[in-house]
Amino acid sequence: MGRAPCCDKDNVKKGPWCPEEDATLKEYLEKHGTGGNWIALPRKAGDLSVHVLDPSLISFPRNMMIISYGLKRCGKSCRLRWLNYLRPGIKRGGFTEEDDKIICTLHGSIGSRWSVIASQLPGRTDNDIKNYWNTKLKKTLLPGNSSCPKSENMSNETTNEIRHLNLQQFWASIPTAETYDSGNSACFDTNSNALPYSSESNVQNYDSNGLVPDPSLIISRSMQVSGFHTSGSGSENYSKTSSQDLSGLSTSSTLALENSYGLWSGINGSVKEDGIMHMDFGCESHDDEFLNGFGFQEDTRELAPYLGN
DNA sequence: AAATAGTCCAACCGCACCCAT
DNA sequence: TATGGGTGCGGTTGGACTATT
Repeated sequence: MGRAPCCDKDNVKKGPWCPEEDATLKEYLEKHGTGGNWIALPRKAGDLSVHVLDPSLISFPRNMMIISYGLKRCGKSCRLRWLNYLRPGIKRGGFTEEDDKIICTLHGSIGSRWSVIASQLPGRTDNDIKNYWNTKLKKTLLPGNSSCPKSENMSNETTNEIRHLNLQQFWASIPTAETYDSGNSACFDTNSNALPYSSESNVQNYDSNGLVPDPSLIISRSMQVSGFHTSGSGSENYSKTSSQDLSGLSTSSTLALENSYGLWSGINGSVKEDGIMHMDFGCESHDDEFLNGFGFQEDTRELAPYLGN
């Protein structure tokens, strides 16, 4: 038996949104927010059954009174409409060359994780980027077309910009010590920005003479590994990559990688004799050490068999 | 001018994850 | 621990628009 549908599909409207619906949804969300429940939102918005809408929101003559009878829309549809179209600060079209570079680089690193890519381009939605990729950028990557910039061609300015953005997000994304599965390496106080536990003997900068002849290949594979979410309490249901069985990884391993992979591009690293992956995040040295201490010091030991050498 | 092909993009669908119970 | 509802995400679709024949 399948799960119950999220709404009564026979009694919801589908297809393009009209200006009245947009205005109703926008007004409700600006006043009340989602209330943490998109499913119930259309009914609640419908409670404002008769009201005057802001004429500036719609393409009707000014001062015209619009009477709304609520939203006969699925909650998911409302969410999508808000996030992709009505939300303040949305940028539409006009992708710049730098945008292209960022999208191409991130797509090359992490694949079609559009929401992650969108998080690097303020004001852009995942849907917008996905469409842009499918209709424009992808074609530039077809055999014979190499106009999409590769990461090595990205200007230092752009690369630094991405790293700067990511470092800010990294701090913002760190869970509290109470909720994070600490192990030895990630038990710290995010309020004080104190560095996590790190054993100096285990934290080393990336060495180009390491065991791995092509560090970029290894990172590429680790990106694949990190592209999977943990589920629940940590020991069950890990997804597989096309060729790698991840069932042996602990929650903290994939959490650490999950945190890092969406946040960094162009990082290098290698698996040393101790089985630990040491990463060069392109930061000042103490930041590298911090990040290694946070996510990669202990946990990646488990990853070594999957990363190969 | 009409027909056809190609492009774009808003919106839908289904699935996996998260979290409360 | 199991279950079910809500949410977020990526893939896909369908219709509007534009270009070409």
